[in-house]
Amino acid sequence: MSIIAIDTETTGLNFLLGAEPFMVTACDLEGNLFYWEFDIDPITKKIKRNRTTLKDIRETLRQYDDWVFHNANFDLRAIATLFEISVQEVSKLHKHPDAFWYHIHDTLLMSHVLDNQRSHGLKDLSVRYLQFPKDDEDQLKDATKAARRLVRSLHRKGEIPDWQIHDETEADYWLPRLMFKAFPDLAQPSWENVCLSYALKDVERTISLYTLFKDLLLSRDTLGVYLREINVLKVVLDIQSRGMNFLRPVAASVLSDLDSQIDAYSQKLMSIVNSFGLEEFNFESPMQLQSLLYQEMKFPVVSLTDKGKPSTDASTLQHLINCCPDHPNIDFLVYLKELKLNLTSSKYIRNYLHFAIPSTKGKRNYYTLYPNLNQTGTKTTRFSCSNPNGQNISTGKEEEDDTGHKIKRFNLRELFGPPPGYVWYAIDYSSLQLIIFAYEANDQGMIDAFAKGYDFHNYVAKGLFNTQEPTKTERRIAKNVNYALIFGAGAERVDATAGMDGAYQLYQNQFPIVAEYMAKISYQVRKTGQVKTAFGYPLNVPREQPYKGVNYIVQGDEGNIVKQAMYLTNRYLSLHPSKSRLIMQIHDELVFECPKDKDFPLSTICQLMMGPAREVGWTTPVGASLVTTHWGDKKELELDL
DNA sequence: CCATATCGCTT
DNA sequence: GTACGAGCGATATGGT
Repeated sequence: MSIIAIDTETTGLNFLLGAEPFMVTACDLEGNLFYWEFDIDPITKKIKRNRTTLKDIRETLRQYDDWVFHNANFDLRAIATLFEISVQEVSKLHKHPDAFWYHIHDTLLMSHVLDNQRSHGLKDLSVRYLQFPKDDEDQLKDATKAARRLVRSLHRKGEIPDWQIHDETEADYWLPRLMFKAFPDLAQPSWENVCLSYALKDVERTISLYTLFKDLLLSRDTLGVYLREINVLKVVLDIQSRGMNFLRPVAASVLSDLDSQIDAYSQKLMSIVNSFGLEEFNFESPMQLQSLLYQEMKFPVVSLTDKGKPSTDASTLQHLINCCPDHPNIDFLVYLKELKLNLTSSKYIRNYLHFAIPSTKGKRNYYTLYPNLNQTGTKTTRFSCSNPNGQNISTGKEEEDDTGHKIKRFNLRELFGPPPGYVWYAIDYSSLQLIIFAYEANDQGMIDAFAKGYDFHNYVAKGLFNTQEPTKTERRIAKNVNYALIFGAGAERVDATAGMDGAYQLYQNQFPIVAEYMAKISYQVRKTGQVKTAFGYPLNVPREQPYKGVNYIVQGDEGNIVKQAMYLTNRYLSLHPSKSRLIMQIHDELVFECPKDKDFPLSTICQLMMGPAREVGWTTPVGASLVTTHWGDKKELELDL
């Protein structure tokens, strides 16, 4: 079985915004090294492809049974970009196209299974596991910065046109070599091959780590855990290539409204500031606000930042509005809060516009966002999401309008929705983390409450307050306690969030099985520094923070369950005649896109989503809703499972 | 040019 | 006995 590690160097991090690979390096198990490079036009930053080199890459890589990457999510997309094919079509370049996913390995995913806590960077790992120095990275970064300075100085002298210098140093790794070729007298000699030797070291690192990690996974009995993550990697690439439809015209209109609001509030605020004798003021500066609010205006300090300075955040402003209704500068607080809300939304929208990719279907223009799902982005097996972050799109704040109707402001999910001719099915797990908590603690009362479909917070409220009919306040307290506990809060914090002294102690008395479980996990973390999910995923937890153990287990189980659900549903939809596709994951929610005129296999998908937890004997119910206009407007569906 | 602080959004 | 978890991204600020 022949194995080769492959790495690409690129002109940026986002292939959809123009980044391309300009170098491919490879290293096999025998230590044979390969490299291919492409010239770059410094003006357009486009690579100059040539058939011979592409053919040589293809033929070389096809010799090998197994391909190893460090972050295959990135490099597979780089290869797709290089060959101008879809990421799914990269399998056709492989020796075993139909068994492609049995032959792809990723030391990044391996690293997370071996140690969720520490960095997964290739250089860090090589220092840690192989004692392989990382000075080549510093050399390349220094050379790149120096080359950029040379470019700037030549441009100032008018000797070269305006080459756009990228924001990230990593995106200009090609520059030293180009400058060496173009200006041999001005360039440093090391620039000729500094990138190449760096890139070759990276594939040496990758193949060595692969060999070591495979043995470590085997000896720790976690090879199966890692292979499940490889299954998920395929889903991630599918989701990323599909993207989410972005209602760009709506976004542009909302943004323009926000900008006028920002102008209006800025003017109102500035006139107040001027009355304090200040000509200049930046409302986005916490330091300036601290000084103005607490020294000039003499508002009382009601909360402090981590570093012990007076807070200026929204909750503090609201607190001050509530507690100082007669203060002469109360208007300032009200306007400031509105300004901050508008500013926040406008920044989010500008970011979405930055990443919006136009495409044309028929006559209509579409805009799509293609967020990255980072499979090793968290320490608990959850995904993180970036460029843009599709997992923190605002769901809006509920407020009452003039007529007393409840409305949602700043709901940015309204900027997303199915393209014409399609609908979305958003299916989420109900109270997933709490259900996991109940099963992990093995509290039969809680488990039964869920099984019977009771309101969980009501159930806990009944126990806490020893009543059959908890009031709304009692339910709210129970809910706060429930969530605080899975977040690892201590007595003081639980009492504070519950708004009730002694809530923590009361819970411990009324739910002794849960209390015992939490103590057991704490002990385990102090002793071993590790917990394990119900699906065998090992998670290191800092020994000095043993209270985090329960949360790691709960979030870890959640990650395992939802990832497996993604694998099962994505596979089902690709194997069965269906135009429906999984397009997004938001921790406990999967979003599917389906043509309007096709039936969505709702019941089957829900069953598949409940399957992974069923494997360990847990029942994790789901709820579904339908999106026909935009994501801020969901209609709950009846499920008949 | 880089690190820290603060803030605000999600589950 | 102690202790709210996990993220991304924008902006300001001060030191290198």
